Amino acid sequence: MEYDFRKIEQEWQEKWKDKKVYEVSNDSPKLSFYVLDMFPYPSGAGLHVGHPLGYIASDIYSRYKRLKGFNVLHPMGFDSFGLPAEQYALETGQHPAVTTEKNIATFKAQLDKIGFCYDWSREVRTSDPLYYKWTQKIFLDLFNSYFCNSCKQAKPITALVKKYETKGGSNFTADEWNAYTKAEQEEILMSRRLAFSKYGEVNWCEALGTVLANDEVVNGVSERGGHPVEKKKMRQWYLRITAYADRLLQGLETVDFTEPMKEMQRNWIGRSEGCEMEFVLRDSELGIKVYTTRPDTIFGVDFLVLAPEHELVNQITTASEKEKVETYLTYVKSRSDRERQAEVKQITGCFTGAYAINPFNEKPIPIWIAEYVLAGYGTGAIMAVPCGDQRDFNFAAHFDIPVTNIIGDAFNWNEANPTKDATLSNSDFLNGMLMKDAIGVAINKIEELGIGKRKVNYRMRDAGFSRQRYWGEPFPIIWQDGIAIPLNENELPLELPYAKKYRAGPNGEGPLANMEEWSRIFSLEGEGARETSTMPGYAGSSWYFLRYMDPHNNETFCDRKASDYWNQVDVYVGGTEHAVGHLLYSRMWTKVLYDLGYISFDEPFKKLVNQGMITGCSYFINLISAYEEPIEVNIFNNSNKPIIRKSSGNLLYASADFEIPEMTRSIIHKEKTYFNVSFIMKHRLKNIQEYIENSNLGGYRLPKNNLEKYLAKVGEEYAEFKLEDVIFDENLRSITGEEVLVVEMQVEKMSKSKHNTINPDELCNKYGADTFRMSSNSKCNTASPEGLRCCLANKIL
RNA sequence: GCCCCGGUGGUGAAAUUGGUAGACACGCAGGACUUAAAAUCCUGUUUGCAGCAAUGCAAGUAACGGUUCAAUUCCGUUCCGGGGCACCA
Repeated sequence: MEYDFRKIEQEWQEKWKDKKVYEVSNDSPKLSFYVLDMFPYPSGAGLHVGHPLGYIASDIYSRYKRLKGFNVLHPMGFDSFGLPAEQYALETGQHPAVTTEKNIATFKAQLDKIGFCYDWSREVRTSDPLYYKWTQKIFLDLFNSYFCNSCKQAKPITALVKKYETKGGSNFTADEWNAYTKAEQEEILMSRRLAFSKYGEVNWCEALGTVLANDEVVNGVSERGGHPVEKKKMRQWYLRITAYADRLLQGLETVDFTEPMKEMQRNWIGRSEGCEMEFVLRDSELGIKVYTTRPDTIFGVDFLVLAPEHELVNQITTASEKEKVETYLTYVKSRSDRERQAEVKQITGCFTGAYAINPFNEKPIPIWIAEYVLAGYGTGAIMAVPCGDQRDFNFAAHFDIPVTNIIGDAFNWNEANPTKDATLSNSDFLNGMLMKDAIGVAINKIEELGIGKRKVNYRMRDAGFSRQRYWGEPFPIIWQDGIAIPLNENELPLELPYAKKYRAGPNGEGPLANMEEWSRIFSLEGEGARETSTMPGYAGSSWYFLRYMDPHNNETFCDRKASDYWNQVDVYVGGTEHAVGHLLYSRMWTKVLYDLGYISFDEPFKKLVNQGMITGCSYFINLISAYEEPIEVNIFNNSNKPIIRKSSGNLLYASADFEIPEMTRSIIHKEKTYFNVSFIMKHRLKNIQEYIENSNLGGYRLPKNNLEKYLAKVGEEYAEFKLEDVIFDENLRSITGEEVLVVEMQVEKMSKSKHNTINPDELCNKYGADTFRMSSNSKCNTASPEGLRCCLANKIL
């Protein structure tokens, strides 16, 4: 008897739908249980096999808990705002709303085919005005709140205003406050709001006239077109996540995440204790603030280093060094933060000509600028102690800066020794002390002399919250005379206006700036303009787990009764790639909503399960010059996988494992054993969709159409792959003598942008959902469905 | 560069207070059944060497070193792969 999975599965899936078996109620005597998957971004490529990997596990768990008698909330939705839809719109002219709608329909059909037990009546979409109305509302709550430093929680900004009006603030009296202009008051308030605006840097590409995501910048130039990219200062919105740094750390103790996951979050927050102190310049009144965790090394300071962007660089640079500094600043402007920190072997820097005075021994200290010091961390300036810090040591060695030894024999003059256990020498009042004991002594002295103070520092920065894009939530903000005025709640949702074009606005502004009829506002108070940037992808995803609890509520984002009943997400399933982004943001939002009294818990996810990284195979075409050494072809006897390896250790393609497309292989070895491999290849190659794009990896990402064309040309005599007149024979040697073309496979994160997605539909169609679900249990393993299908067929029939 | 994770047969993988490495399954090979095929069942399947054979010996968990009676497991160094590094989601 045939195992007709199509009929069986269709029959049951329809039954489930008709009887609404998966709809759950908020009003149940049963205990609640909340199982959540990270919702997908509905990309044009459709669901790929990576998605169901986690979804299947959580689906099984939901069914299990349901059978155990729990009322189980197991919803699904779509993170439907985002950059890819906008880029697609730029290329094809199709409106993101249209393509998003279409993609979601595809996703839902695919998910249903696999037979998940979602309660679709609770579906959320972040791009739905009825959803983002509440994203905007929560933004307004953030805007209208400040972090109270004494009670360590969010409070309404009105309370702060009241305090300023009656008692004044730290730098001003109540009378002074009341005498300030509206603009001056707003500026002070802006420095306290949880959602606030200030100037920040973006990747600006002059040639494209647009701001680019880090993703779109490769090696300092734009991914498309290879145009130069530089930093540009623009007014941006931020979330004051740093205010919550300590609570985000403490909260980790109360949740069930894996230890590495917690560790990543701790490292990201990067709490350190130390002190901030000021070095006064030798020939001026100016002072430079540095942050250090090692004030015990104060007598070993041989130079100061400022970030090139430091505000004092221009003022302190001496006339004689001006030109060199300018040149260096130009160089740094083209470098990303990552590059600046990554390339340790290449030491760069520039002397400013200025000297600071060590407050303890009056010694003049040269002031340098260097790209390894970042403006965003600490004070953007460091005191360099070559004998205790390797990077400082390398810098001193490279520029011939004399080194002071303060740790005696513990320093060997060949490399720095970062110990805290050495005994200090050459250190005046700290002489003879262990370094770790001296830290506190030094800080006390610094505070006593009034040149600095104890300080806790965080590596984490406030989170950038505006994007110069179209396809995102508009800010419910109107700018009037430089003051940000929030909309009233009853004016929400502020709908995203329908755009016909998606080009960037003037001066790096978002596309909305092109729509004057929308952005210009006339009111009783005068003329104003809407904020034209939009919110980032993580805005909608920071609170979506709450909306599932009460998805149709028009009065509030989630009724308190509903959130009390469902409470925290009991099990949250998703990949580790969200360890520090989405997870930290949603944890912060939850804490704010808790502080403001909307919900009763301050951690969103009780338990987090990582389903493992999703990877796929990317195929590249590589051109290998004939002048390089020949390639060895090893075909293992028992293996389906021929390994092609360049015999040379040449850097460019050294020891890469190449996988040959099926047809080539079947010519090299016409054996039955390759049948199964052919299947794998077929599925993978089918989903490589786009045209050759020149990547900077020395290869070409391989498009489906072209590849099939190449494969079609494979003849009996030799395999001919044509690209730019290169011909490739069966031994993978060039027959024109010029270059050799090889298809290379690399394992990468599975993502649409890498053209390496696998579509689960094909697997479902071929083998049926139950087979697919079983095979996905462990990992995406396209070799095994055939066997599993047989196994199921036997069990069911 | 920094933070986190991983590396075990042809394949997916098991194996935790450190105790027989490769369970279970796929694939493959051989056999049974069949006119034949599919399905099913049985046997074998880490590698090398020796043996007609049962079997025996040796090596083996990325590499090297260490701790230990004993290491896939703990420690150190290195190599390789993956994820993240703040505007991809």
